[in-house]
Amino acid sequence: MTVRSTSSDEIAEFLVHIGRSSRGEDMRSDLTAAQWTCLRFFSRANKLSRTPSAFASFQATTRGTATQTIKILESKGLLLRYRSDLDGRSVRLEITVLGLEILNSDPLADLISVINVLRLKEQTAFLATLSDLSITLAQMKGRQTFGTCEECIHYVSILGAADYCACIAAELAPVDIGKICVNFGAAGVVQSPPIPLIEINKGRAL
Amino acid sequence: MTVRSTSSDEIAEFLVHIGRSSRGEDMRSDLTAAQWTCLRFFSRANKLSRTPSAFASFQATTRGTATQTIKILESKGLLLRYRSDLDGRSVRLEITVLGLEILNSDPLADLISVINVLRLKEQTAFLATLSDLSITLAQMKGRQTFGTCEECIHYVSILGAADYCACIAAELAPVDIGKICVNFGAAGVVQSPPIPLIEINKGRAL
DNA sequence: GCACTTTGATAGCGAAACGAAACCACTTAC
DNA sequence: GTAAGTGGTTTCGTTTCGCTATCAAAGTGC
Repeated sequence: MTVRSTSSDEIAEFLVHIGRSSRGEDMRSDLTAAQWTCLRFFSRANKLSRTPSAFASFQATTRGTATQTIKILESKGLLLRYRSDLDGRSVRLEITVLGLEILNSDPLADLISVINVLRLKEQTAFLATLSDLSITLAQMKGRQTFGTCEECIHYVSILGAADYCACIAAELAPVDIGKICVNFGAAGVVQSPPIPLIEINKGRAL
Repeated sequence: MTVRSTSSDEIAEFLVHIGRSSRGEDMRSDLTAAQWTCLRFFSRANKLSRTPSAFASFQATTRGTATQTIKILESKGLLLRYRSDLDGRSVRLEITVLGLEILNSDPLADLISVINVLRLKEQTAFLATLSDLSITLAQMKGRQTFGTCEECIHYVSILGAADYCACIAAELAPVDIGKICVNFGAAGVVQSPPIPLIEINKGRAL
């Protein structure tokens, strides 16, 4: 049934192999793989996306699980919790100075350093392909796509003025431009309505 | 401490994200992520490498864990066990017809089909970079590298004669040329002595 | 005011994966 | 022949992970 051109096969396997072998759990580091991913997420998500729900969607898991992971990072002093002013239900997580320090011993560092020896041209092409794959894959699985404002269809760059996001209908803080966003929309992809995240907790829907 | 050029950062995260999101456990498939990896391994390893130890080394886990995974696949009729003629201790696992059928519903198929839409040139470049990363990474972590004969330093292609592997000092069956091998040696990498696998079970050494 | 949805928290459960240790059977080195 | 090493298996206990289910609080639509 599935067409298995040898090359795609090999590529796919390399992807999972590399992913698996560097996703964490390197002993001696006091964080688990899921916790590292969580910490990384909150260090790279924009203000709008630093919530438990967004992380759950990013990880393609339930909010319950996400809460667990976040709670542990909070107890270790790596994340701080703030209530939202706009929405009484919502909370916002911010990475602490200690959290940023810990990120320096991210087990992903090995992989990163290996990537760093690649030539710049190779890196660029590699990143482009990865981003492409990621978007198509998420779309195929009906999952929320994540990406940075630069490549987002809601992003409007105005010469001489502040950048603007058509999705939340607000100006963007310069800090947030390079960060990942839950409301990311890839070009050429049919969009779901603006704000809603994927609802994974099916239990309650019954 | 770690130099985090933004691009390498992003690349690394994409790698683990894609790996994680397509490595299996898609419900309804009756195999777990580890079991899929195992099945894939035995479908792509050459005769020399279809052993529990080789798989353990490939997965960077212990032989005990590897045995468990293999046992389940055997009980499902996806793998068959043969004793080695050369070494009474050793066993060889062969994927069954049913196993090959099951591989058609590999959850990795989604990823593979997405890769297939890439242009050939892009695919080639992507594969090259991945292979490069994988080798360097394994080397850095002091792990066994895996690869196919084509790129192995032990491989001697003789015009008009059978291909030859200098490592096991034997001719190679044509079927095995494209398969992955425990004794893979990457060019320009300092080699450990020929046959031995990484010994992970430290317990007994004490 | 009412029903419904959404965000988040919590407790409990089960499966998966691992590490450690003990074990057998066989091979190799001395 | 004995001793040491290797390939493989098994058992036990632990950790991690993610899910279900249920709950409370807050927002939304009528």
